[in-house]
Amino acid sequence: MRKPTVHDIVRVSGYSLATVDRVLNRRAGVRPATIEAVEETVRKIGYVRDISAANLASGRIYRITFILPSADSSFLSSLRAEVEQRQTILRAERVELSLKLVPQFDGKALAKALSELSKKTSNSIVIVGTDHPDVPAQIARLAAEGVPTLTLVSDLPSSGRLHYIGIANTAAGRAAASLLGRFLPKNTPAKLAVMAGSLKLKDHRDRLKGFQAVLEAEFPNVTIVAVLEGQDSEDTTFKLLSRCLKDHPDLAGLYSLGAGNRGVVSALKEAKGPPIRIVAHELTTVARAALEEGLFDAVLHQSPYQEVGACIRLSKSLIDGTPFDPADAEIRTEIFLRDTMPPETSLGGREKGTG
Amino acid sequence: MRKPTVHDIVRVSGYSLATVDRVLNRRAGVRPATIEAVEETVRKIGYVRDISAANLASGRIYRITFILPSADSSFLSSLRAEVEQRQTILRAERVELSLKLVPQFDGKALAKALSELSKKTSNSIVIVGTDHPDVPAQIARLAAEGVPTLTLVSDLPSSGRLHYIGIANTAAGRAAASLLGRFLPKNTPAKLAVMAGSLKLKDHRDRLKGFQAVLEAEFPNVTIVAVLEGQDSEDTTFKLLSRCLKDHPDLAGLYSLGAGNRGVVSALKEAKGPPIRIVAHELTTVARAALEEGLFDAVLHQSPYQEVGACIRLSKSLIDGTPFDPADAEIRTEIFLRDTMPPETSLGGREKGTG
DNA sequence: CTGAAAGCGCTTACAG
DNA sequence: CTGAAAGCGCTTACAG
Repeated sequence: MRKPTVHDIVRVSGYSLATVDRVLNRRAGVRPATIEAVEETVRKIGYVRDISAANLASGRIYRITFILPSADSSFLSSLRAEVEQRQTILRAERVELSLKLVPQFDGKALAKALSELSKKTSNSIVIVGTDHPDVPAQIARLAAEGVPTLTLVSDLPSSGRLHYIGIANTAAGRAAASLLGRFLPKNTPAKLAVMAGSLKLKDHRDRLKGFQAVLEAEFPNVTIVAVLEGQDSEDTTFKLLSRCLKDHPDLAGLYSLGAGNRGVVSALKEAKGPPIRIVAHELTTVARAALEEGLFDAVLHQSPYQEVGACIRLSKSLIDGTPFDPADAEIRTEIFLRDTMPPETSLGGREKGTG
Repeated sequence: MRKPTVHDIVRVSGYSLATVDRVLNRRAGVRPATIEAVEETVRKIGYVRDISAANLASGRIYRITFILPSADSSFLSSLRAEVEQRQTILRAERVELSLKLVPQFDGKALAKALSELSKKTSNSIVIVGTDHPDVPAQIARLAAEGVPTLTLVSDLPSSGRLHYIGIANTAAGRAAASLLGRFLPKNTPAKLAVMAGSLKLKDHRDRLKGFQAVLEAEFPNVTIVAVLEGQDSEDTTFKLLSRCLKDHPDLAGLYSLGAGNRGVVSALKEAKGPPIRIVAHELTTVARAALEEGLFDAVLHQSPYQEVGACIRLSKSLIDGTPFDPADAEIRTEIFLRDTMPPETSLGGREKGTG
């Protein structure tokens, strides 16, 4: 019961290797009757192509291009480091990762970076979704060339991207509300603030949406008094939150759903107010310290390691035309409490950057 | 800048393909001086072996044997289904998964199943750790043959297994305590019970240990009044918990750390007592319903999909002698609250079984 | 101890 | 529209 090979197709169908190969790879210039005959044989003997042999023969290289924001946040640094780390190991497996950087929140720059790519440079492209009218046009152009684009971390659902790889952000926002709601005293009015990075990002919008939905449905005692956009900048976040803490001295809690942890921590420490309940995102060095000190109550985390791994596996499947389990693209939102932090090394992301 | 191949080694070193291959694969019968010369060349030209070409030439098949408990719990059914699902897809990649079943909690049966394996049948073995004096002996025998054994879900740290794939169970127990502790009224005495499957299992012991540690350190108001072992059986769990609810009518919470959710739910419903706070494990159909009804407060989950995927990737790396990122084996504990359940399909495990 | 040749399962020019 | 031959980067008998 040896696995059937192309030679078996040749033997059974009577056609030559070259013709069989043409049919198998749907290349032009074969009579319909021949195609039918070969395909029938394939079905009959249950042939399935050995992809690594095919790759070896054709000298295929998987060129995967990542376009990531250059911003200096801890999370984005981890993401970039993850890509860089894998470059050398993957070369041995015929996978060539290239990494391009663009300014954060800059859809135009993203579109420009995409415009420089083609099937010559990339067999698959991974971007962090940032809205701009030119982006879908570029994605469509690349798709027409046969190059799929994937969104990572922040989705662009109607852009023509083939897949989104990242956490379920609405569910993450719901989790944040569920935790904050239960951490606050029951049936007592309480004020909450939200610190986002930018509501131009779909992941931030989705988190906010989920957060609001659960609060409204289950915690009518809680009101959101401010939704701030700190631009994922330490400075802006610090200023906005400091202002907010002054305006609402009775603030009971905060959901920090962007990458502004550093600014959040300094604003809180400087304000020296009574402790408030805080749920934040991404277990960066700063967030970890805040959790340990009891400043943060919970941190929702996504693993750059798993995200980049999923991007590569998905890209390879897409390039090979091989089936892919979509569950692999659904990155899990991890919830960390003070008592449940993993050792620094097992974070699944190599920490760098500044906050 | 083409990637160097064996032919380049031949050209530069002056030796033949056969000799180069012998050195590369550390086969016997080569003069030390020759070995040295070839290895020097390898270093000089930066050669790195193309594993898929090697596999093609040698006709290698990755034989991975899973020995899993046959018990009918939802979680174990998912795990088995996960292995079965992948069998056909992986054949095309020269990976042959075989699945053997043994009775749960039966270390002797596990040792016996192991005793039937050898390097002829398996290149890598995955077991759910169950203690028995014969198990380490079998693992050692297989290791001597060059066959690594991995533990999945429940570890056997000093058995000689090469790696553990699963969640950090102590941390999961800590998370459970942290959640339950915060869900209960602050500074008010409260009684808690724990329902385990069997404390013979390391994963259950570890969860209990982490749970106790956090309660002691942070929630001195809480006492554990009972640690029960329901054998992951609906019936036993039902009886033990019903009894416990009668004995402690003021029970405030429960940590169900094994696979006895079905029995837990029926005991609670039958007791008709006041609601208690519950944290359980594994987002099975029963747990999901209990979460939706508000019967359970939180569920800690591990994904069979990710676990089996990690087993296969680790096994392949081990067989190839290729580097492996240990982070891939650290399966994340997911925390689900009522408001954060994913759709049934994206659980990363195909649900079956009875509880 | 070493080497020449054939082959793994596929694809690629090149001829016809 | 179809086929014979060579080759991808390795390994495997078989000879010497």
